Amino acid sequence: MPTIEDVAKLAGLSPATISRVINNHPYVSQEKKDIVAKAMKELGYVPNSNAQRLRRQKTETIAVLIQRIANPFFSQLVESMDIIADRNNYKLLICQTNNDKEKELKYLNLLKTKQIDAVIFASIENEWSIVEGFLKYGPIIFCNDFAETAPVPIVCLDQYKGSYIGTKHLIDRGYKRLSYCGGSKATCLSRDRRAGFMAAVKEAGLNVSDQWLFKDALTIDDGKQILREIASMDNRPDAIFTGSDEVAAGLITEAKRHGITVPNDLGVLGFDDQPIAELVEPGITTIHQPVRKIGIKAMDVMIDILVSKKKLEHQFIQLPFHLVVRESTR
Amino acid sequence: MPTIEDVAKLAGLSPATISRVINNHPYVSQEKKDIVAKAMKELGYVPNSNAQRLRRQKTETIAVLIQRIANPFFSQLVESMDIIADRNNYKLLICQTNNDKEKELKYLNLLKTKQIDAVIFASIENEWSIVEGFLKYGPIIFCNDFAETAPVPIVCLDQYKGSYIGTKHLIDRGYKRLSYCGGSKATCLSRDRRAGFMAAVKEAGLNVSDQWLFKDALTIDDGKQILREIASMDNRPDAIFTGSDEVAAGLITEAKRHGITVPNDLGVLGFDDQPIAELVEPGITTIHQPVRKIGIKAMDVMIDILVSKKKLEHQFIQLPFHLVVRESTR
DNA sequence: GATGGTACTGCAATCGTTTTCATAACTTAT
DNA sequence: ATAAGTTATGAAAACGATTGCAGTACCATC
Repeated sequence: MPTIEDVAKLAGLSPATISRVINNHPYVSQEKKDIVAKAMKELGYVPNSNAQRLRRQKTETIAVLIQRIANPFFSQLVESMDIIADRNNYKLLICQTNNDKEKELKYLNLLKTKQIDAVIFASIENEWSIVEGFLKYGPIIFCNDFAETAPVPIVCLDQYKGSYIGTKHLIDRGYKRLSYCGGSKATCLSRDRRAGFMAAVKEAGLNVSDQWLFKDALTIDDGKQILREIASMDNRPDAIFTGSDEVAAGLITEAKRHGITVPNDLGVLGFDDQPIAELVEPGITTIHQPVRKIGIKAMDVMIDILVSKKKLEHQFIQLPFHLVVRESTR
Repeated sequence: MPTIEDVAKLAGLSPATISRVINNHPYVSQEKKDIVAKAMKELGYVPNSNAQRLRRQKTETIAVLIQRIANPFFSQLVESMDIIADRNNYKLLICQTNNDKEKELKYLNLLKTKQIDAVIFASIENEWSIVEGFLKYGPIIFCNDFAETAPVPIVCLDQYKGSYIGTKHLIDRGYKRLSYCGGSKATCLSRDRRAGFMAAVKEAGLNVSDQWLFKDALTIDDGKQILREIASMDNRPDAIFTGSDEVAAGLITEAKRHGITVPNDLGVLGFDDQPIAELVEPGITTIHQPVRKIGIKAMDVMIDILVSKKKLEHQFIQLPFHLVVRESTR
């Protein structure tokens, strides 16, 4: 591979001038620019990025931390982020933590070792107190899930309101014995979502049996499993709030096998409004999250921080939800 | 950030020795190893990856070229690849070409600029004759879609056989007027798939109207659109072979609106066996692709090439298909 | 006691850029 | 005619690691 030195020799100039041409520095005569361009072309020269990175102390790469890329919520989020990143000549490094704290730390270390310029958390495993220390190596922001006390921008949805609206819908439709499926851990996201549910329930003066509260519900199979548990109860709920359309789809599919009809015997509320929501039968009533918008917004914020070297500051950027009514609620 | 120089000073040794400790070179006394370890810890030293990359001419990063990450086939593929890559301390750079030749070339250029060590094509846009030139900058392999003449390993499925089996199934169930939805371009994958379909059709002595051949069918919406076209035909097909479960799901959903019953009025065959296939109603009869296995195998092959510095050679590694019968075919 | 091998360490060159500083030519203002 | 810009270029010092070569010390062998 030819180096800048080779180009310099062929062009009869110094490496410094070549570099100036590459980085279109002012103060290079048109004449030399042409000579250099010709020499570069002749040799098929391309600058070595690692040398540039070492010298410039920048990688033009942003890491996005997610649980798993095969989760459609994350894959859509990442897709939209990538579009914005690419447009600004940044590369995206997708980091799957798989709910593993150690892996998350391993990825955060890329910031220390200068392999990435910044980190976007779309899901978080470790406590903020642990992550905090990495702030001095580069900007960190949150998107979707977050750590509340972090002094950084947080692009998210008003989860409390979202689940409040959804729960309210169930109540308005006359369901009285509400069940709840929550996400994996004690994250801010699941906490807010649960609080919204509880607020609506309390407001309506309903009782929720502890038996009806499920945790760690994430996948289609989790949904099926939960339905089986419900089917075996003496005292069944008449509606269920789920944390994702996948869980809702699993519930609905399994309900058919157990002769439980949706929405009459059991109302089902999804979350996200994934494509799947309108394909299953009955279609899933769900809370629409503007996934792509979140991704775009978060990346916009990050790019802005990187190019204008803004200081990070605590800031909530909330995007709106809305309810999509289909047939899984009566 | 402390450098190797700082560690050397604190430890009272030369940078060379520190480097040897980092790379656990033989011939470093245990005594010095301990001193160095202590000094590194005290300073919170981590080697700068860009300096290492420049010096070693390696990045420990592999690019995977796909169309879009939000396509569940690709997101599953990437997820399994990432697991293997991570296990071998390689990072994965996910490159979405979005069916854009220029973008693909832009990503290939990362090989030239030394930002990646190798490329795995999971979908390909440009002609092999164009891609070929990049081989001298690093290993390239194919997985899923491929260029037949490329002198490199190709991890794929016997698409011809897969679609032959599927089409045969439709014929065995008594469908006689078969329709076909193909992928986007003139890739080897779509060519083989179509050939398999045609072979089965010809073997059964059936006729296929040109009207029944659809192209560029990839998404749920494409499926819906195709159904609408079919609904408006005087001479409707009685079964349809699709290139993906998404298209099949779109067809099925839209069929309900048009009063066309699946599987009786129209048999529908999917491809991939995505989770969605068992959620829609009726469940989709489909060709199961071992997506994760393909990802794992392809990454195994690539890692092997990188660590044992094997020469690339033309090689087909084919994984098996099987048919999953559900309710969308009678 | 000369020779050769092994274990350990450091010097300095190298990877391929960018950028500061110095220099010089040419304008323009005084 | 001199001072003070402006434009254009190159030499050389970074950036932060790795590694070939050389040197020293120690031990074993003939």
